Amino acid sequence: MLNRVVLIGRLTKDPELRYTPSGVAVASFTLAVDRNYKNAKGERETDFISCVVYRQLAELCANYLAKGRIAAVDGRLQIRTYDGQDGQRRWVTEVVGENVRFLSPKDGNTAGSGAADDIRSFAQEISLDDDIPF
Amino acid sequence: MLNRVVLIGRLTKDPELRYTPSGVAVASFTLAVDRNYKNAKGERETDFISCVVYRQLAELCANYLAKGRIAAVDGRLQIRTYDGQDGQRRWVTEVVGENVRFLSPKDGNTAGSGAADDIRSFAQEISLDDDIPF
Amino acid sequence: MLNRVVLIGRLTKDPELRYTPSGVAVASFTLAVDRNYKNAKGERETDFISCVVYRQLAELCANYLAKGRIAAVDGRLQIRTYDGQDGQRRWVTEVVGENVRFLSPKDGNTAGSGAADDIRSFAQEISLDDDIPF
Amino acid sequence: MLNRVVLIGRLTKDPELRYTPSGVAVASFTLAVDRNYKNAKGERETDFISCVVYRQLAELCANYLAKGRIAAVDGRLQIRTYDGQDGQRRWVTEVVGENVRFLSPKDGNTAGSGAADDIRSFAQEISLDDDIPF
DNA sequence: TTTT
DNA sequence: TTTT
Repeated sequence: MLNRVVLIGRLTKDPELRYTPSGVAVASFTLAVDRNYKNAKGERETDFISCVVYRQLAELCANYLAKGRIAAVDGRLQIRTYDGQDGQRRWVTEVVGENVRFLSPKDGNTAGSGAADDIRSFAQEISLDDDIPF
Repeated sequence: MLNRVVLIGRLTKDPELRYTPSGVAVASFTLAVDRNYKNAKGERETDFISCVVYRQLAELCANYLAKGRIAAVDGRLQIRTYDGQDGQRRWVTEVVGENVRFLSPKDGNTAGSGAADDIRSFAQEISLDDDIPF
Repeated sequence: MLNRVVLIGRLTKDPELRYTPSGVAVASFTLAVDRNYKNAKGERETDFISCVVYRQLAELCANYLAKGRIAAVDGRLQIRTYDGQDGQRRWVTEVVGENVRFLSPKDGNTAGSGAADDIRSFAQEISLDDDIPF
Repeated sequence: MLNRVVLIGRLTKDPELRYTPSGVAVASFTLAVDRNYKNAKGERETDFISCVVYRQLAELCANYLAKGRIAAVDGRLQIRTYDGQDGQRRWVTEVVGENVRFLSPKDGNTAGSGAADDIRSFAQEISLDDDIPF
């Protein structure tokens, strides 16, 4: 009835881009999201959260996101079901991103990147709902 | 780094209350959350999302929530790891509730309930941060 | 860049429905949202938050919401500017609702309502994105 | 009853830090948050949203945030009332931040900043709930 | 200007 | 009263 998720984290790998049989672009990636408290051993744990985006947003993510970059994902939680190789039905929870913000400088994960360039591209925005005056 | 979830849905069963070895109350339940769009067949699907709450909030949920009731859960996404009976490591995603609102009349899931009573208890609030002037 | 708000509260009045010169429906209402902590005097204060919705959602809200009903609003914060009667520019902050859930039984604010009817209409859903398989 | 806001934007000025009579630190700042759609003239408008944080978080924000930096604020909407210089009561809406993430490199708003240093400090986290194993 |  |  209402289902809203907002995450900020770092990509664990480059996004994977594929297409459905009907031609819809689908990008998937995992965000490493540090917890904001420490566990009993004084360590800060991290949740690795699966995200998936569709259509134009998928292609933008495939182009602009990469391993180590920081992204904000605004979307909803969804459960997908599949049958394991052992014939057992299993469930996957993933965040379907409806808006994604790129929060890393272009070469943020690379040593020796050019700072000026970084700054210009910083926090570049993408969105599917451009040009829809509301 | 930032991890926020808000859900409104209906409990699929009564909450299960248990205690950790160190005595912390833990309540778990599943919310049925209808998607707000229809699939290719014109049907509205539902996500069944696992939620868990701790401490005093766990006990309040165990007391006030029940199968069929509507609740709003505000919290964060967390991944828990466990070893399956086949020796395989598996992952469970659940929403750790930090605030829960009870949105059903007391007997909302029962036919023939008393409306007056319903109305009085409607949308009763619970929260762990009571009495903490901010 | 990212702007998300989720509220659950009670309408302080019936929604007001009007139309822009170009014919777009606009409904506005105020939600009374209790804080989840008590102030220094042990009282729970309430925030009165202005909400506005457009188009079909405006008409649905005008039809289904009313003073005293509970609603969940998912949307974004927006600042509107206007010139006061004293010639001073002023700012209004409001929540632009993108999804609204009706969380009150149909006659939830009326004594002697019919419980059965309530239950059927309970938590009725509206949304603009119906029929848009994603 | 439920009140959640998440924003990502850019500080319009350095935060202002002050203390209440009882000694509680209070930092306030405005976030410039671009809308993710264009208006009728094809321009992307910006909302300027007031934020306020308390206690230790206030001091951290005063130290680590500055004009032009990007921050994510997770909190709740609150209405504050005050009497204008003309004797009229007025209302201010602000976001009370409960978690803040610093999303800018240390010298992200300055030309010629050192990229290596930036990268190390990138997306530094602060939070009030550190060391509270949950 | 507020709701239960 | 606004940021890039």
